[in-house]
Amino acid sequence: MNLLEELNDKQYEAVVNTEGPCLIIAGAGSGKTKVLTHKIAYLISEKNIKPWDILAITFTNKAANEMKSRVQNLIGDAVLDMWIGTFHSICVRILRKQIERIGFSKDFIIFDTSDQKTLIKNIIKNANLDDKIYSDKSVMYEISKAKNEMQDTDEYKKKVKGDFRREKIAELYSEYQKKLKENNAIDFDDIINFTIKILKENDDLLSYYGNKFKYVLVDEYQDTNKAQFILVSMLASVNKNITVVGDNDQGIYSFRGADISNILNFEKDFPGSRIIKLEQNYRCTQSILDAANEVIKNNETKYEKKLWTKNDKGNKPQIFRAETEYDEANYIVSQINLLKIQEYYKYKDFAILYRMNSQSRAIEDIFRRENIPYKIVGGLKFYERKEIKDIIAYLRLIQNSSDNLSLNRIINEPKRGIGKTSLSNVEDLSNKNSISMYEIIKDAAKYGLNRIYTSAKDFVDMIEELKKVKNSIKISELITMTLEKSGYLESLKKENTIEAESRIENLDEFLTVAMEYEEQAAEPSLNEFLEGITLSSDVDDLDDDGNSVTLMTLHSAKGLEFPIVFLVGMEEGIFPGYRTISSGDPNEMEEERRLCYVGITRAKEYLFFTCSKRRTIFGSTSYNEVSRFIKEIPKDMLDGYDNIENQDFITKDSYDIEWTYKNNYTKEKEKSDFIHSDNSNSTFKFRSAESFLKSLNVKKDAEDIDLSKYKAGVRVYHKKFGEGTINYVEEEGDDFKVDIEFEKFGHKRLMARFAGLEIVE
DNA sequence: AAAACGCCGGTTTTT
DNA sequence: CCGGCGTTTT
Repeated sequence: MNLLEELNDKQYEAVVNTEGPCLIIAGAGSGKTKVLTHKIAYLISEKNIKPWDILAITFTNKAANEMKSRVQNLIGDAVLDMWIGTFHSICVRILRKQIERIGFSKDFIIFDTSDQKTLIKNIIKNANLDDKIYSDKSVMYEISKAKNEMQDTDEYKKKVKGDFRREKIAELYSEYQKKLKENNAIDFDDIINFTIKILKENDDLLSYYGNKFKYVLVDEYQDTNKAQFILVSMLASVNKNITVVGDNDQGIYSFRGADISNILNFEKDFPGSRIIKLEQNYRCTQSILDAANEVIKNNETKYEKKLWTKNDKGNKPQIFRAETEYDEANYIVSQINLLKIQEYYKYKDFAILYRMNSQSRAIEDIFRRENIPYKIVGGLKFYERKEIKDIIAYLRLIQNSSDNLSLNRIINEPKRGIGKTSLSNVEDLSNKNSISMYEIIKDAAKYGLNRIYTSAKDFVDMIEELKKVKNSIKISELITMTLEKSGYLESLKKENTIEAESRIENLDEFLTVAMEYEEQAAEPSLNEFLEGITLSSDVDDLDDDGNSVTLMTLHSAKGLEFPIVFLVGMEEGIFPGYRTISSGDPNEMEEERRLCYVGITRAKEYLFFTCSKRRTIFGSTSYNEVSRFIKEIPKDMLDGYDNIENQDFITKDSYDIEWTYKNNYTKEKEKSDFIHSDNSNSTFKFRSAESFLKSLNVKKDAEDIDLSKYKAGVRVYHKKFGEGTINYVEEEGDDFKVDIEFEKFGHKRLMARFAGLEIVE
């Protein structure tokens, strides 16, 4: 059947060997998703395995969704009965059924990283410890590490005996778990660990799930941590049909607990396993692949592999060394424009990859000035915005009144005259009486809280009113009602600043998210909605529609591909980073090198390396050598190598540019923000919201729109600004600047290609 | 209780 | 340089 015909020999082998443990080492661009999806399809359609007996685990929602839709293309709706999801979503699914076995109630909530941080901070403060020695960051790291290594509070306590500092941290850890439980909450690590705990302590469940999952498949296996490894082993323990796919050369997440030895030890952990290497690359040109191989061969890897391709040789990767980071950005712009004109590439074909988010600044400045549309992945995220967190806190409190964290967040937001002192009283009373802070406030009179009595009563009345209606009205209605009754919206409106306006816009967007959810969900519920938000996040939906250059970190780029890639900041101290160099740890350096390998192999057709002689970062300027990773590629395999050693190389007015942007930054930014407002900024602002529902309306491909229809006097509709009338149209390059008088937002000038204007009949 | 000031720290990121 | 957070000021 054609399911197998499309596969090369190795891929075929990986697909049809369904029985027993199987490790697939899949090089970059070698078709690993294809193998996974075809294997699932093969199991169902050829081996007659029931979809609900198959478990497929990924790391991101994006990967899970992609896998789902690709399997669906192969075998249709049977995929809906499968267990496909992230580690976390699959465990939550199990926990929602079984968590009572470890004494939590089924409507537990999930604390995200920032909730976690807030809670830990409180605990450190209450314990009267020096927060220099016990910083929230280090304590959080220590606790998470313990959880990653599957040590519960008792085991951790035993382990650190004799180490004064960590003994204290053990106390904090216990207190932290206690508080979580009081809030009926679990954190991300608990999601995995509690699932394991339940399986360990309940033979009936271990045997139920173990027997249920006849086939287990795990994607990105090099990114698993110890807990995830144990979970997978348990779920596959009965049938032993486990397929894992990964690439040890792409392990770039050890800093968050990923343990590359999981993939290296697979044969030991799962005796009798079969190992298949996918080495044919379908993505990159030969020249790009050569460069990647040259870099990665400097690592000592256990699974030697050498990627090859039948693709054309292509152009040599280019290297360019600029004077400053602004010059570097100018070079990028010139190359983008050149390729656009000469080879008809579109903006969306380009990606700029950097080591640190802060590197995007200079590039953004120049892109704005040069009118290059762009979108940024990462950085500020939608759900991390204050106003979004606030409305979520309201909803959480309505859903679960024992959520003290949320109460703390919004009780005085907007200002209700319930300040620090009163709140800490409430907190003490809550601890003393072992009831939630909300209950205390509800009975303010009984506890002698006369000072805040009136405002507390108003607050409680409002929440109670919302609780009453929450199941009978739509979530979007609940949100609107909450924003009104709480006075939140009103206080924002009163502020009357641009910032407040943008907050209101974001809240509107949040409302849209809720409405989309209602339409999409089988049985919409507030709890499911909130859970979806916590478990969803960013990078998930880098849609290839729209038309802008993508800017992101190398980490975010994993799993993606672009026709043209710029790897910027190829400098000692930037990439590899200063910390890695000064640590002297060869393992860390190898991870940086893997990151470089990941970056190079994102490029399909053109690859540019850029670096700068001089760079201002965190306010001070440093002079950097060219990255060692560049030097690992033989000179004759790169174009422009001469430039990087020519110290006299001077580009046009680099000082001028630097000066201009340092001094006029704000002005420039404001000016260009509105020209790009519909393009760069809004995409970036709302990306996460889109990712959560991933069903948002597809934008028109801006490059194919008919610009001639915009004329003076024509009525148009803009997504954000509403309806307006065109005053005049001005030609600018290959685009038109349209001057519009909007009814609600006044006078704006927008670039026609990017504005997404619709003609109003 | 809320605004203003001043210091520190600062890869990478999913869920 | 820039944001977060704790402290001081009004």
